[in-house]
Amino acid sequence: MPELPEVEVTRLGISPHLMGQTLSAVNVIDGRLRWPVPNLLEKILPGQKVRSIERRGKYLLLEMDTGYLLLHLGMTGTLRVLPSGDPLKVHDRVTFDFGKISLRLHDPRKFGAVLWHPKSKGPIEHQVLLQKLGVEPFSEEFSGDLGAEVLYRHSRGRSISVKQFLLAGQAVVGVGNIYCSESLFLAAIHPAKAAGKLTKPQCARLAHAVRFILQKAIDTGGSSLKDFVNSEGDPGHFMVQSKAYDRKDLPCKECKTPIKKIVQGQRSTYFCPQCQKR
DNA sequence: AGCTCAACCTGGCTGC
DNA sequence: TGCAGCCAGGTTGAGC
Repeated sequence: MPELPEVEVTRLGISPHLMGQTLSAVNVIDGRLRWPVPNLLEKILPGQKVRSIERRGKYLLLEMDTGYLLLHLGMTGTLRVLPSGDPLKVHDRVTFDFGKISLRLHDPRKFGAVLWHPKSKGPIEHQVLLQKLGVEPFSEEFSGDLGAEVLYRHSRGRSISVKQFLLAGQAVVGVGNIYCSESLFLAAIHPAKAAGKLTKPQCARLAHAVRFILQKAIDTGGSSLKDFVNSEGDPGHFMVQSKAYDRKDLPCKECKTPIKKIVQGQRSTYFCPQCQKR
């Protein structure tokens, strides 16, 4: 999926089209996503305006008049703004019509989600799925030395690998499998090192690397992700050249040592055994 | 509480 | 060419 940068690029892409617009119709084509898409959306949403479009971790939050739409893209989801008459494609799951334009969730693997949080249930921060999330990588709380402190504090006593620790998003959100390998490479930390044994300097390098890698991916408007298309339907520009991810047996760009691939928590990790020490 | 792992689902690629 | 097997961006929930 889309990791945080792809979700943010999607947010930036759809916002100018949708802000302040009134929903005219919702069509749940196939609501069997991660969780069933609530049927009531088709009834209660028409007539409601888009008040704001925010992001929390990899969730997009569309504030409507009476509640929030939570959208998650899962592994293969994309959101696009199209003319409302545009023919549906295979794997289009939900459409949100705003008069002449339509927001479409396309998601082949159906790991995405469309949920509803009514304002009567309190602020969106109370939504269970958002409560477990770590801090935002670009927030004040994670800026400068604070980022290092967040990583250090959360990792104390943890025996899992730093790769899995970072991916879990309990400390800082948004780092998916690809950018996790990239961040650890940049920070020169071995992915199998126990999180609890990270030193303060390592936490500082990692916090910086996470911010740097995610920001660079956002700036280049997309990503290195294979199937990613932004809200206009354009693929990412592949401007972010990966230094580790998917480079098994290829020479490290720093030291020429062959990149290694290992499996951690059922996910592939790529790293340079020479540059990344425990 | 923390850790591991199966599960959700579809398509694309590899290798026989 | 056909087909079986494996792999893929995420995240929850069960079981220990």
